[in-house]
Amino acid sequence: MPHADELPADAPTRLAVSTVIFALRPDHSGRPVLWTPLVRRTREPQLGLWALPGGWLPPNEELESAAARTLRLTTGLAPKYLEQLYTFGEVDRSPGIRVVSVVYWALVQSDEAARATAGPNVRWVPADTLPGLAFDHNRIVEYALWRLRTKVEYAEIAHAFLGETFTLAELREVYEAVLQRPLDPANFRRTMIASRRLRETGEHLAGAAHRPPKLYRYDASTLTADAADRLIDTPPLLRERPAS
Amino acid sequence: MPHADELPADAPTRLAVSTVIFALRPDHSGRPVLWTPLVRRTREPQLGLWALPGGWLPPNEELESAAARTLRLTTGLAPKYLEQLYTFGEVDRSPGIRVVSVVYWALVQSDEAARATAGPNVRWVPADTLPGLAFDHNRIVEYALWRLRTKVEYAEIAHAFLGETFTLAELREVYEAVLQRPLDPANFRRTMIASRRLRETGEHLAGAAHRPPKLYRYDASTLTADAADRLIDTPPLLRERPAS
DNA sequence: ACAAAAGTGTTATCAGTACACCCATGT
DNA sequence: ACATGGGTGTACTGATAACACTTTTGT
Repeated sequence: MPHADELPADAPTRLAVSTVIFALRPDHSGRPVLWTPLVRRTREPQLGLWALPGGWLPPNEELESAAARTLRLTTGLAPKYLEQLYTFGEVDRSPGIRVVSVVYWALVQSDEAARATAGPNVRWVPADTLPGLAFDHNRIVEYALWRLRTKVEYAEIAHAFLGETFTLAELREVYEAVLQRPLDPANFRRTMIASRRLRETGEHLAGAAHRPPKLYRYDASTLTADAADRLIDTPPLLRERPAS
Repeated sequence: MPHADELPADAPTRLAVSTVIFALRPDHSGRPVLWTPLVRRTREPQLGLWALPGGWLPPNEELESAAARTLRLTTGLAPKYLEQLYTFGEVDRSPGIRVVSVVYWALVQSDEAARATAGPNVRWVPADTLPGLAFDHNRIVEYALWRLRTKVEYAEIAHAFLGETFTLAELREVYEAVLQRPLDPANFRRTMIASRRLRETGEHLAGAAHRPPKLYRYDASTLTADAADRLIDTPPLLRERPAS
């Protein structure tokens, strides 16, 4: 890492933080699909276009904290899952000035998404059929979608869309919505149970018709160290570790 | 993405690019293990400590290009594989000033690593037993190692350590060095052939004792769409597909 | 009673693994 | 000829996919 005394006097490159947010909401047919909130740009350039929530990085704020703060301010949402996605820095991605954006991706619970403010400057759109966004944001969302779909299978991602407790059918619907294909309920059940990531609550979901399903809770503590290494893709970065 | 007219007048956060470089070199017993080149800091802070090659991001240079350039200038190496790793931005990771580092990781061929300059300010060390590095660079290398080891199995990473043509034994040695465990030669051969990523050159490696092995070349064009899917990432669990 | 979803059992298939064995060449 | 690494055959194992089947509830 270099240091300040090696710098030219001015540094016209700007550092921003943005976030791609995903939530599950029912589409017109009632089945859950991925939606993402966008905010309308209120300044030049690209005034009026829809864009990802974000902002400049304050000098004294952590990257992840800046991501969480800006998405809360603009959309009112509090993410249940937040992870760095990629850093986009092409010289010409913003007209007139060099902007490097550290982009995060976030998952929010469905019910929170339903409550969320959707004023004139916030708009939810299906993640698979986006309108034309500002800057290179279409490309960014597409990359985030790809990451979500390749990662949902081995991390504790799916349950970030759900509440504290959930049924196996609800969990399966999350997987089906993310992966965009049906899954065998019988096999899905066994795979999930075998993963040891779920704990029974003892409760059953009441109120609906038919046989009441068991309610489960997510529980990472039952993982063996070996299984955790392979199942959870949490980079060692984000785990507590002795100083090296 | 915000824009310049929303900025405070000065922006004391600095943007740097660094690279973790891996190459295979024989250890004292002759078996290949991972090595990484370090450069000595010639300025404060942390003057004299070993650090990752890197530098400030020039306003008109692409991120990846800056990574390739700085590692070439400091170590003389030209990477065969270069990919963004992560962006490190903790407020206190550099004393005195906020530095956000976009870190890349690179693989170079073994023979190039052997040729490489190793002057008084460049030093190669085994990647698994690093000395104390400047800033948070130990943590960065550990993360890069983790990424390499989890990714080598499904991407065209291994052949980046080798020349244009190579034997299956050489390719297997790369995997063994990266994964740090022996692999069954028979099964390794079949797995690689089945992947359709290798093409026979028709040549054989001469000169060595014993039966001359076939020489192969890496060939991504022979991948089926299905195999490409799996190369990218896909762990099992939900590979169910409607029978096609 | 019955429809529908929850939940269980069973089998075929396939990828990964272990390891016995044959092949081709330089010495 | 023979030692050695190159290369092939084959059987075992465990995870997954497909789907028939039983259970439990609300209506």
